[in-house]
Amino acid sequence: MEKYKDIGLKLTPQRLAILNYLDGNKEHPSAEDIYRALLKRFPTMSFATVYNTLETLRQRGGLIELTIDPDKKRFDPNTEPHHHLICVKCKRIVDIHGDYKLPIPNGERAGFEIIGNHIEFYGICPKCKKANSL
Amino acid sequence: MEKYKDIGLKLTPQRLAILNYLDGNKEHPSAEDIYRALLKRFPTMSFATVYNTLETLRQRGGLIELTIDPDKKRFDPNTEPHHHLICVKCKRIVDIHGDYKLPIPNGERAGFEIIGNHIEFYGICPKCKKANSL
DNA sequence: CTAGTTGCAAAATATTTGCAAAACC
DNA sequence: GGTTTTGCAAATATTTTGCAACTAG
Repeated sequence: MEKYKDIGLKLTPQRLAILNYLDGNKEHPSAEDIYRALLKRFPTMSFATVYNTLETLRQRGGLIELTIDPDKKRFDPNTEPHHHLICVKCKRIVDIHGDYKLPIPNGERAGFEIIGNHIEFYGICPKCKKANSL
Repeated sequence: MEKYKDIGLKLTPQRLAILNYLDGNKEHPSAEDIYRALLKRFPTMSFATVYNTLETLRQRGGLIELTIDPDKKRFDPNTEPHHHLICVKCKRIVDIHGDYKLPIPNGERAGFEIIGNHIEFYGICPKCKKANSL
């Protein structure tokens, strides 16, 4: 929670709830996951507020927007550089912290200035593997 | 074109146009890009047909669906294993063919069966870099 | 007090689907 | 001819936006 404090945003109850929900969360939730989780405590919570807060956080480096899931954006409060492994069946995402050296061959850089990278690993999680073999 | 032939699908004029548009295409077009490009020659072409054909192709390994662009799916007819570099400004995507070894630390595999990986490089393309400095 | 935020509803964007008509093989 | 595909429109899903009311600081 501390890491979110005072990056310059008004700490409304809704935002605190979102921040609290995200803090330490390793599930890589979607906007709807967050919305639904908070609806219990904030029956008037709106999607606008969720998206609004997520976008504000993203802009200030408070979270990372993941584009791994073809269906929807997912959000990761872990802003340390890391990678992801996604189950192609159930879309569960887990963090991968391995350190990889990824130099781009000079001929392929196409004049781009490189600012980062992200590895997506694809796989099948234990639960889906088991479900498959039943 | 040859590579698309006879993977078991009916070759309607619309499909041939889509296959022809995709063949050798390095732009990583979205469904709408494809739709719009073909509308000239096929004024009755519908999105349903585009999505339909793309999905059929994907199922048969005729193309790869890219989830790099947060706004929409993009499609890559190059089914050889490769990676991508995306301009965070204009979303242009270029291919990266470097060969990378990406072993997952045992402790992080979470029991997943690994079936593949994909590296996203982020950067700023020459055009956007120039536009930025004006 | 006031700039920034919320909530609602509507809009925008992306993708999927039902189904009758059409067309490939 | 039979199965698959097309095209249209409607439905679904996700995300964004306008704006009046509200509220944290």
